[in-house]
Amino acid sequence: MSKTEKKDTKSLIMDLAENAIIEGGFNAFSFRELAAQIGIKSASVHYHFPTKGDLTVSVLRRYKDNFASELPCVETSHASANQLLNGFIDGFKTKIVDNHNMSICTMLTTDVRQLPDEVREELADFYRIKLNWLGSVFMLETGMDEKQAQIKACQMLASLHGASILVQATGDVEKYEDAVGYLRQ
Amino acid sequence: MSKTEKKDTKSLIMDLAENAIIEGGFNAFSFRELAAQIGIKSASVHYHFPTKGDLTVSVLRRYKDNFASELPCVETSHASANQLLNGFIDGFKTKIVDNHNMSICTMLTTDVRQLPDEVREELADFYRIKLNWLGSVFMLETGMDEKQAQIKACQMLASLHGASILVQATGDVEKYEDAVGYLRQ
DNA sequence: GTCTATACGGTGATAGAC
DNA sequence: GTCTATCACCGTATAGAC
Repeated sequence: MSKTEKKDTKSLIMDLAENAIIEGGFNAFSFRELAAQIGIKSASVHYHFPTKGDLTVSVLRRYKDNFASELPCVETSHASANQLLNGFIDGFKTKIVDNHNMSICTMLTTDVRQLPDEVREELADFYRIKLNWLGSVFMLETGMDEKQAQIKACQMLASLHGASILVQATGDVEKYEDAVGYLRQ
Repeated sequence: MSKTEKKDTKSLIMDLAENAIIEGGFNAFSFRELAAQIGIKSASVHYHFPTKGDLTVSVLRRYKDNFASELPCVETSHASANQLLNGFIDGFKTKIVDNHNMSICTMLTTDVRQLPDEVREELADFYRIKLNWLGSVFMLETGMDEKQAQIKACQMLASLHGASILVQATGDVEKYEDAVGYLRQ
């Protein structure tokens, strides 16, 4: 939340769209629904975002930039590699799994065939950022080379996303820790 | 494929629906589309499956039963635990990832909030079957107890599903092996 | 910026004829 | 089993007034 409670319509639309995407993916929101939640008409939403693709790109980019800016800087932070990794695992649980949600990336990935190209590129870039950050953490203290670090990053990111799938499908939150516990140190 | 090439309409509908769900999830197919692919009208599809939920349940149940029947019996098969596990990892790659698809379970899991109750239960049961099978394999040769085996099963299943997400989002098939290679022995 | 009005097509589902 | 016809929506998107 920003200091001032008041939000302009554009941000409000993005907030609601973000929520809807997280809960149901690309097909789970409509301009009409978003408009109704704010108390305006769908035509007004189109004024701010001409197409659904435009809106989705904006939402995803904002989310990604915000995500990236909240990641501790690997070089300057005084945290150990293990602290950084555990923090990443915990963050995924607190922000996503505990809210009975899946990551916005997972949600959009299963809709990949229906996404406009720009959204697909934005999405791929988001994964790249996560993998690069994790990779740089893995290289931090160990003598790991870049290739090895990227493999570890893939392994970890896959585990987290897959764990959230198990939780969502079974309704059993404990499966998250079952699935990713081996990553903690 | 069955011996005889001819299929009744009902099976044909299920085949096409299965394909559509795998490619786009619960919202990616309509009775009209399915009907058009067969050369009948949507009302005729409703004759075989009254609602979309009915059709999806049928498809998922058939898929699950077929999947279960193709799993090697842990007790009677002469394969080692490692052979069984590697076979599971390879099967996921060949049948799903190499076809640029995601598992039908992953696709439906991200649609969970929009699914009729019966579909959701069928889906949860599918995961249970996979986890139980993997668990029983883990108990096969090691001295692992049931709780430990279930944890390993969760870990492995999460890795496979998560790996397929990475592949789908980045378009890079090699990420599958990067993410799950650690499971092989 | 937001509105009204509207175009145009897709959607799940049903009634009743053949 | 399959059809025609139809219902009551919901979807994205646009033109033009205020």
